[in-house]
Amino acid sequence: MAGIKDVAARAGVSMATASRALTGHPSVSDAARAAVRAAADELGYRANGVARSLRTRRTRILGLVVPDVLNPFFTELARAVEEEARALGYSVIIGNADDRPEQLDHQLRSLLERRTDGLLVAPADDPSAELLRRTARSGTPLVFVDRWIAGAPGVPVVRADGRAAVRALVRHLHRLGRRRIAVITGPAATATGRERLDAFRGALGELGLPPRPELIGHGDFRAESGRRETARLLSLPRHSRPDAVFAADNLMALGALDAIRAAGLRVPAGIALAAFDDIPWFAHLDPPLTAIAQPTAELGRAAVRALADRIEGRPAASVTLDARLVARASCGEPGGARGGGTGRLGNVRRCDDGAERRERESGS
Amino acid sequence: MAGIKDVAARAGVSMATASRALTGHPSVSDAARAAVRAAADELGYRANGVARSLRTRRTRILGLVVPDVLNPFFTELARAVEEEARALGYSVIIGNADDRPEQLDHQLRSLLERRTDGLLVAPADDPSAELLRRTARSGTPLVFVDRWIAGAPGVPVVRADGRAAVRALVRHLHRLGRRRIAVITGPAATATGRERLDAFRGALGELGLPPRPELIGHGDFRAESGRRETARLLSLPRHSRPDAVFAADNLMALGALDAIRAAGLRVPAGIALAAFDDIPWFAHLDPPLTAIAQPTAELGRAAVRALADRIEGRPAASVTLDARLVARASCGEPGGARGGGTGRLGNVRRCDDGAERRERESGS
DNA sequence: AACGGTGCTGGAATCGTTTCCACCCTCGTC
DNA sequence: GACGAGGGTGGAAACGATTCCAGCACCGTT
Repeated sequence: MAGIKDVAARAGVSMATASRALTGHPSVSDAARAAVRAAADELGYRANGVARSLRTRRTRILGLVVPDVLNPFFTELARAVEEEARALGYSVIIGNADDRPEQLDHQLRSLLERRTDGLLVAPADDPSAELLRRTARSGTPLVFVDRWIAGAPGVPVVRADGRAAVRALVRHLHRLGRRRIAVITGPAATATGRERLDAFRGALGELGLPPRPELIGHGDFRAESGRRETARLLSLPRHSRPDAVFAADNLMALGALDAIRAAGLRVPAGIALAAFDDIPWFAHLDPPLTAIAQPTAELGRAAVRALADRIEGRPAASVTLDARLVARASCGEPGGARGGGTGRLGNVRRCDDGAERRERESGS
Repeated sequence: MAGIKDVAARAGVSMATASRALTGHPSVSDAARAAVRAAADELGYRANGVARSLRTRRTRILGLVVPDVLNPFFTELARAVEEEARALGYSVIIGNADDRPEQLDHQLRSLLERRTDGLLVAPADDPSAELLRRTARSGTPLVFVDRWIAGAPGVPVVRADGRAAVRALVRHLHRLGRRRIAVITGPAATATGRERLDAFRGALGELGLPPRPELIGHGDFRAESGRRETARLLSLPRHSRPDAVFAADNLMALGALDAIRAAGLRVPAGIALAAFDDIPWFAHLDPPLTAIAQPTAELGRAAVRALADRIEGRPAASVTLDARLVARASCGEPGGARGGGTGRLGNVRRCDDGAERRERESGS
């Protein structure tokens, strides 16, 4: 394959001039520039990015490590990240940590070895995330997205704050007459899991509803755990059975829906169901599912921008966006008996309660 | 950051020996190997993959170019590709062509410049895909997945043959009493789009149903086109209105569902709906959607294996898998009035008609 | 005429590995 | 005791770009 040496020879100039001509360096005569361009065209020259990266110490590749690519939330996040990165001239390598700490380390090592210019990570808060902390300290440009870990000061965090929306959801359920509200949480090891449970408990308290430990199911952000915990909830003695279930993410909500159907119950008549994380399909489910929507794509874009800031030497800031409640039919009332799925692909979003969108930035 | 020179110095050996010790070359004494390992550990040495790639001329990165990452089919394909690639020691950079030829070229150029070891491409059959053809001829390891283009001989194609399944679907509709079956096709520029339409027409013929040009809608594999074409079909005069719609991909099916609901019709009572491409959510829709399932993940894995074969100098073969019909409630009957969504996450697959799965290989 | 800028150019160093090649041992064999 | 084989080693040449630095030509100014 033709190298810059060949181009230079053909154009009758030195490698130095050829390189300058091709990279747009100002001090090249118009004649030389034209000759080099022509020679490059004729030879079908394509710069070797590997050699360039070695010399410039920049790969223009970003690494993105997500805990579970199967989860639509992270799929959408990844898509937005890829899009914004491309707009900024970067490619993205996606690593799947598969919810296993050692797999996270593996991905991290692989990306570091490839000398990606920066890393976007959604880590589980595992105490053993030593490699991640070391990486943060070592000065590698790093930004946390959605989740973060303790002990990594100075690393910007881009995330959605779901607390207001969870409170809005609980009030929504309460207003519709639900009193025995169960929750299926995510792993306590994730910042998002803890936040959602805390907000849920707080909201119950505000409404004067007593906390009921038996109505808390411990899930792991996967469909099967949602199914299992919901089945358990439904098998409780009649008087302590829940009249609403709040699943702390979309996959667990789907599992819950399966369990509810398997038990022969109807939603929302027999039991209400709501989820954290909205996805387009929710509007088309039977019934359309009430959910808390994160500004997923915006999170991805903001995270990439923050990372690019870091990489290019600008100060990077943490970003917190707000999630908001999207009330559909699965808790009763909104959208009526049928419907809630009119219009285009899940864009029907009737917003309930306050929790208007705002964006705050805090210096990192 | 510590380089291999530092490691060598600390271990008291030459760079050559240090390199051999770390890459597992056989002719290194045990003593030297141990010393190098220890030194590398102490310094926290991490090999510079860029320099290694420059020297070895291998990046261990694969490029994957898909026409639309928003499409769940390609999302799932990408996931499978990433998984299999990682198992084989490769990373993957995903490029989104966004259904635009110039964007495909852009992605191609970017990946070629990065010197990925090989390329997995799902191209639209654009006559202007000159760059792609040149790439194929230039000897860059290349494998087509799902779609392919003419004029690129010797490039293995990994895909699913949907013809038998389409025939099974049409028979299925026919048996349930549907006679005016409409289709919303993909772009004629895609091999898959043409194949599905051809199979559909053929199946109508076999059953003695007359071809009706007005019942063919021309879509582009996106939700909006499905909505638009369905709306048009539903606005036909009463006597020529379809009693079934077959959407040639999942997004168009969703658009069709929206249009049907907007028209106040019910599925399957008012009209039947079926889709090419099954996705987990279809089982949870209202009603559960009948669809043709491609072995998506297996396609991704097979494509990666074929590409790895090419890269590593082994002969690579084309692979054709079969799609199969998954009958649910949206055309009537199967699953009854309610349900079709029991069990775990879309695993309910009642298979209809023949079209059993088989795998054939044809030398490339 | 000497001088200092400015614009353009080319030689060669550099990035951090891997690997070719030459060399030195040591050992067993004839 | 000469010899070949073979394991282990280190020096230095790649890989293909970018970029430092020095030099050259040409200009206008003193």
